Amino acid sequence: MKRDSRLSGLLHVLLHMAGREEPVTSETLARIMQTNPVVIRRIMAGLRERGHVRSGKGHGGGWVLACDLADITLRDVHEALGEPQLLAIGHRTEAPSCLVEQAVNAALADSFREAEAMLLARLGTITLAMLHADFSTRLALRARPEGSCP
Amino acid sequence: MKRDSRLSGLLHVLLHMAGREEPVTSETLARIMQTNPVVIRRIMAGLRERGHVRSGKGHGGGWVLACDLADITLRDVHEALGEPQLLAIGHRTEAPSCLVEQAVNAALADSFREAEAMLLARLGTITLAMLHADFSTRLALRARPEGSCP
DNA sequence: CATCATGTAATTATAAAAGTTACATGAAAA
DNA sequence: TTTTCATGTAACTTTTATAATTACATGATG
Repeated sequence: MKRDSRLSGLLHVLLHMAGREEPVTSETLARIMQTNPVVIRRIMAGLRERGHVRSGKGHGGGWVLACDLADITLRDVHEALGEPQLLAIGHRTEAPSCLVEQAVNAALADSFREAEAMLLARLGTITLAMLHADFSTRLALRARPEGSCP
Repeated sequence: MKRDSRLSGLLHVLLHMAGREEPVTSETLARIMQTNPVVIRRIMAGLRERGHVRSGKGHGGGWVLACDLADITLRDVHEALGEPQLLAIGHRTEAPSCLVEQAVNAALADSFREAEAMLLARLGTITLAMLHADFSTRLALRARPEGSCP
């Protein structure tokens, strides 16, 4: 199965937008992400509808963050993408007439629901501000590798 | 993304084999599963290597369970399938040079690892015997719907 | 009003599972 | 021992999802 990497990509874009006052064009973001501007517009659409980002047309247009990084969780971003499937495995048939298959589906559904709920809850606790802090830490570590003096 | 339903399908097949002494052919199992015999052989291969089932060629050949249903967990079956991806979402790049993307990947990886571990642990607690019991319960309920007298 | 940037529909490329075909291997029956 | 049956696999096709691309409409700015 092909894994959906839109969440990862969208987070990447959002962090690159952080701190910038001027709008960033889809063209620029696409270069950072090594993809196509249309892909950027597509994955940003949900965030715009939810008011997390704003977009402007024409000269000086582009994308800007519309709220604080601390106010967006990874779950928000996931929802903005239309809440795509989190689990890669599923049932063969949605409403099987076979009782054996019904039992299998019921058992799997319970576990999968639990795992999804747990993952969603976890995503809800991580804000973009936390990711940004993590990024800053990495930047400091790279600039001043372990063992070196401040 | 297309969801992997091999686990569900394999469990279905195994439960249909339960209790049968004589070998069941891939042909028969494929009819039950409404699929192709080759698909059956493919998903059963891992279980055979691990000794959970045996297969025989020629006349009177086919598949038989090689152990008690209580001794196979859903996790065993998942492993027999080659431990396919459980999560449908992943990273864009495996080893990104961009520090921002590294931070994103690290944050996601933590949560995903946790969710996967939790799901695997859960699968490890469910045996085929439990699924079989669930099936039997459903059978009894269908034969004697709620409200009817024993 | 020309240019720039988004908005979106339509099309093509890509990747993984599922399904199919073809044939080799080996066991049991005739 | 030869025929038949069933597995074991490799190779190929189909299916279905995301991702990438193309094309063009919309609207803002200089």
